[in-house]
Amino acid sequence: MRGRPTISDVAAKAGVSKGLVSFALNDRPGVAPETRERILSAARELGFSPSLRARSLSSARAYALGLVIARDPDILRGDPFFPAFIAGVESELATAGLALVLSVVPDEESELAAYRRLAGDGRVDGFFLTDLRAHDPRIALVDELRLPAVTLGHPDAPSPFPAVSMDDTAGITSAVEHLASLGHSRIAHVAGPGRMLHGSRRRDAFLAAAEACGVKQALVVETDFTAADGARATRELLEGSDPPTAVVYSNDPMAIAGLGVAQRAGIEVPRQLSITGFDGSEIGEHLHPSLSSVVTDASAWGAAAARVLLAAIDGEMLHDTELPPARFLARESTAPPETATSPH
Amino acid sequence: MRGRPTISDVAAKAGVSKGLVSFALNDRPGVAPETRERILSAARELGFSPSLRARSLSSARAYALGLVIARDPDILRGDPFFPAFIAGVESELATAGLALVLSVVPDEESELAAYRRLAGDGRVDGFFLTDLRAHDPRIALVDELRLPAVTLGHPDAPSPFPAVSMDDTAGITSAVEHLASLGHSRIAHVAGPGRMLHGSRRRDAFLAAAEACGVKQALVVETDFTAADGARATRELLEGSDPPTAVVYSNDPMAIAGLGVAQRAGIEVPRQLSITGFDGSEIGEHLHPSLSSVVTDASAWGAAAARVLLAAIDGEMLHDTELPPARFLARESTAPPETATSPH
DNA sequence: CTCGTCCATTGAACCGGTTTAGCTGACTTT
DNA sequence: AAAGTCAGCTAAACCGGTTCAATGGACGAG
Repeated sequence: MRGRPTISDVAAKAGVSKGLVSFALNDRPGVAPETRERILSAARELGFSPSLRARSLSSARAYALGLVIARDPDILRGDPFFPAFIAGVESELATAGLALVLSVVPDEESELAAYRRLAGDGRVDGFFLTDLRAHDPRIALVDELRLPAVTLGHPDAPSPFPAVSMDDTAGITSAVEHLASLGHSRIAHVAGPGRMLHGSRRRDAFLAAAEACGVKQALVVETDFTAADGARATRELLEGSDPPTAVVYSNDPMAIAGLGVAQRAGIEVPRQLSITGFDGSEIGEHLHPSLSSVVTDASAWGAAAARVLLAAIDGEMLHDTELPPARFLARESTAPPETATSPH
Repeated sequence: MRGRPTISDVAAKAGVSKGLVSFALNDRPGVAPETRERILSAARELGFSPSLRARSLSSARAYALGLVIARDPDILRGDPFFPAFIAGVESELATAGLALVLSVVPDEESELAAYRRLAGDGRVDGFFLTDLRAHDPRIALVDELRLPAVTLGHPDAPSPFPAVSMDDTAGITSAVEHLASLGHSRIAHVAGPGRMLHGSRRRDAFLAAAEACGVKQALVVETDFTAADGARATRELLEGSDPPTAVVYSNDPMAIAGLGVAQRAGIEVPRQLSITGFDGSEIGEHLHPSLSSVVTDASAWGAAAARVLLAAIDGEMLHDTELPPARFLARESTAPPETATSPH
């Protein structure tokens, strides 16, 4: 018995057939309690742990879940979402004995190929679908690949997969309400790409909240989510005639870049310009002024998504899950507009 | 022939045995050119791709590499290193047909267990060892697990694994030289944890460079690499008697937090305090003042590490690899100290 | 012409599990 | 007492590849 013990070693030691060992180890009915005990202790004594590879082959499961991230490296670098999300996913996977297979691809072209490859190789039993886009082709693809999945947020079309959502519009809405209540009437939104659902959803939430609050001027500038583009958008806004007195950014890196642009232009934040971010990255807390932001719990999101996907793999189709909404956290980068408070 | 085609289908179509198909597909000698061609075209016509699971079982390989990240989620969030590193790794793995299995664990306790689990389950053929620590137990562990690995940087003890290093000390050294040449004589270093080799290596480089440049006062404060702790270290330094006129941070999030602390205390950067970061995250470019930093190419590092590890798996023991050193990039957060230039 | 060599190829064992058909014997049922 | 039921278990097929000993045939050497 060189190498690690196999199921046959356990069977021999317990004096039964290997089929029965398989039954006993997988808690299947039809094994006498006494025999089961004998098998389990034989396995324990030998330090037996089943070969995942053999199990994968015969049970046609990969015991792994897939996450494909298609983002420009530049966006990924500053983004606090994925590390936290993955940490949350892992917290559930480890106990379930599954692993996470990660694929990072540079663009959306390679993305579909990555899904095909992971599925075609039988490497994963299901996918996490993050960063949903309008008419997202991945939903049909993964469905065609006959694998379960969970979407982060609701797609814009009927989907065969359960969704785990966190209402980020609530955070945007309360950011706008906060700014409006401070007296701002010219508020801009630096949005993410319109094709990305969370980008357009936040934009819509912004516009709706602005209207509801009676905000006179509500501009939207679209960006690609990078800090550089956030800076560009901020410059455009500030250089326009009748510039906004507050800007709601759809992520923290852009808000931080926007803060830099304002300061560079000699505009004081928050006295002359209020700024809010999105994601509540740790770094925002330490800026001067510290960044008011919408905090999301990406780790909890990951854990919830993992639970739903695990259930889906076991054939239980769970209902869509709604997580506690993202909350707006006022820190120092928001204040009443200049004219309203300090007429000087 | 329901389901996807198997090697037997190909064999039947080509009129040969499945053993020979296996030979032909794996470019093994002993197959007549004409037969090989017939087999290959049969495979092509059927759209055959070998089952990774079956291959894993019979060839005792996982066709995947493992990366275990043991970091507090708070540190991970702001860190630009891993996303870029992983993107670099992926660029090499995809063509080699391997996948990346990622495990994120919250602390060093779970870390060794994660390595054991990935290896015990036969999920990976090798490991990337990042964030080396003093007397790192993972080296002995992975060696005991009989898996190849590649270390990022040289361990502090003899190691059976090839190392892929990027000289980050060069960047620290030239940051200090830059500051010294501007006239700074009281320079502090906000270091990472001393147990982490890159933390202590950067600290040593700082001290050596400070001495070489004749810097009068060279303080070092140790941190846990989080922005919060970087802020704390900065406060301590600035509140001390005879505070430094320049601070060299060992990562960007801490430098950004330090910048915030200084600005909050009414200290102008760079006029009254110069600041340098480490990692060249995109966001630093957009701050006001933009952050002078040491830029590292984490993506190239990932690609190089992947190549070395792939070679090691194939049994070729490559020499240690040295990447181009990290370079210091002066932006706006460094300037001559106040007393030296603007006596006011 | 015969023997030995070598190349191309086959068949079967093997990797280590899961699954299913079928066997056994004890226990009910009429 | 014969038939039926069922829990407990075994043997073997199976998943889809890799690998290796054995084989058959072509060919050159003697």
